[in-house]
Amino acid sequence: MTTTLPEGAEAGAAICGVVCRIPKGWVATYGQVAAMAGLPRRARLVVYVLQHLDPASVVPWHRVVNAKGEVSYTPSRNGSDGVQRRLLEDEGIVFDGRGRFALERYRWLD
DNA sequence: GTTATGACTTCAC
DNA sequence: CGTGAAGCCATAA
Repeated sequence: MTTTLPEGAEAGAAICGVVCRIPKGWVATYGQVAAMAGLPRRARLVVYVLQHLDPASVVPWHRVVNAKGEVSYTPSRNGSDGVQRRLLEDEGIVFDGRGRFALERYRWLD
């Protein structure tokens, strides 16, 4: 059938699976998740999936950060402001004075 | 069909 | 180590 559905249907499942595998207290970058999901160069697809995640999805999306070792979460979505950082801190991640953390220290190694 | 945008990545300076 | 530019791919208009 002609899938009028978004291309991310299959990718979304893979991405979800990978993100769900991130251990507590660890983080992964978008590119890393994408690569583990079998989607190299598709970091933006990961972004899209996480942004459009089902409210019923129990995915630790907050453990996914950018390559700079900094939490993202667009300021455009004010209302959820600072939630991600709070969740990561709650998992034992310590941020430095600029809202960043030691990525090399918390990066999830599969 | 094209154009613009985005929770990104990576290299070059 | 900060900034800029190019690359990448899917959605929205």
